[in-house]
Amino acid sequence: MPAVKSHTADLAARLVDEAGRLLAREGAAALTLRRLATASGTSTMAVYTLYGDKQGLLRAMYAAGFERLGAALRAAADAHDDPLEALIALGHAYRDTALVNPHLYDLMFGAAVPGFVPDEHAKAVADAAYQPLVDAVARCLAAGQFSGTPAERIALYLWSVSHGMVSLELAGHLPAGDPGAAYVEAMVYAGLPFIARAG
Amino acid sequence: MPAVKSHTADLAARLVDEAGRLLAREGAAALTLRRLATASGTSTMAVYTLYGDKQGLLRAMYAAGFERLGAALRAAADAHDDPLEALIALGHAYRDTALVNPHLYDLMFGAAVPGFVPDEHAKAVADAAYQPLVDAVARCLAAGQFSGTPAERIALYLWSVSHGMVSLELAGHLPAGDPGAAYVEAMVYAGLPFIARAG
DNA sequence: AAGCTAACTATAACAACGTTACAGAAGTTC
DNA sequence: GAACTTCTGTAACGTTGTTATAGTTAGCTT
Repeated sequence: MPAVKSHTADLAARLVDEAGRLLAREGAAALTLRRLATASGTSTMAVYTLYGDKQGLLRAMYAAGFERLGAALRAAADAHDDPLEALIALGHAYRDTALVNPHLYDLMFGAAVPGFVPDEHAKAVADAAYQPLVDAVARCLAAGQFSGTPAERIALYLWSVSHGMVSLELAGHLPAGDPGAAYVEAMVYAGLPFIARAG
Repeated sequence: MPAVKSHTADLAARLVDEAGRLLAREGAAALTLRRLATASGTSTMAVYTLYGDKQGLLRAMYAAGFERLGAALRAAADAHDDPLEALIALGHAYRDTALVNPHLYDLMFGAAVPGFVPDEHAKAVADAAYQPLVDAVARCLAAGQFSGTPAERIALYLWSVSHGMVSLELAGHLPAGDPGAAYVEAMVYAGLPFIARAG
């Protein structure tokens, strides 16, 4: 069999892309190296030469997921001039991104794959994705909306509420027939002003 | 080898117990049927006769985890007369329970094991565990602490904040050196009064 | 009370997984 | 043009969940 040089950076990107599609459509149990290899038109060795092992591929998927999340958040925030509206839009964008690929969301936050642990670089990417939220809160503070609490703390609170709400929705713990979007919005609205007052 | 009847209800309980210990100590990757069987002094078939398959065992662990969580919440709430203090105690108890066995928490909320999906019975147990929180909020409402928002909605909000915060802490997204307990408490304090005002 | 039937348990085999060793082909260098 | 290095696909290994098989025990029937 020929051995034409095919394990390039292009294939590396296509592997992560195809793995994400596989994960989205059939879940973590279907994400096997053999299936990924045949779907990508290569052999299982490609994962080993390009990512070391399956964990390396998962780390790349983890980082890609957070980069996509960060981009979505940034786009949502930039679409609104009013800082409070931007904050609400961030909540919606966060939920939408999670719901588009729940299994990827599980990989990013839960332990979707047994032995998986993100390395420091991956975690740094994750925390960078969360930055647009801090910026939006800072804009609110600059506009005099709230005061007395540092932006990082308010942003962390908002992240907790959004993540908690989305997680419960994905796990099926939200009351039936009650759209999660309304919850997220209500909670963001509800918690924000007081946080500022609480200090 | 003798086939003395040993797959009794007692063994069923011991299997879940041992599986929980294995999950807590070494994570989901170490929870294999062979290891569980030898650790429990039986064969892998015990799981199949008693629980159908591995999924059945996981469902039992899921239900047991939520029952334990519900008991811990109830105990925490009952330990305080003041309804607001009971609410704070609930937040701490929730976090403590999650941190004692993070992998079990992942199984309960994330997708710690690839193909796992809880059945309706298991989900009912989960929602029952959440009832002490609703009760505590209702006591606060009865005491005139808040008004204008149904207890279920406030409780759901508190659950979201607590779960979100604990999840972020477990995933390593909380600022270093900042104990999660303080966060949970601050957030519960911060969000509660306003929720009532927001309606 | 003895024998038959049905249920239950352990061993062994099977397909599939992640991973590693092996071997052969393409590209590089003198 | 030949030797060498690098890289890719195939095959094998150990382990997983699961299933088939075979042997043993308990309980009912007569």
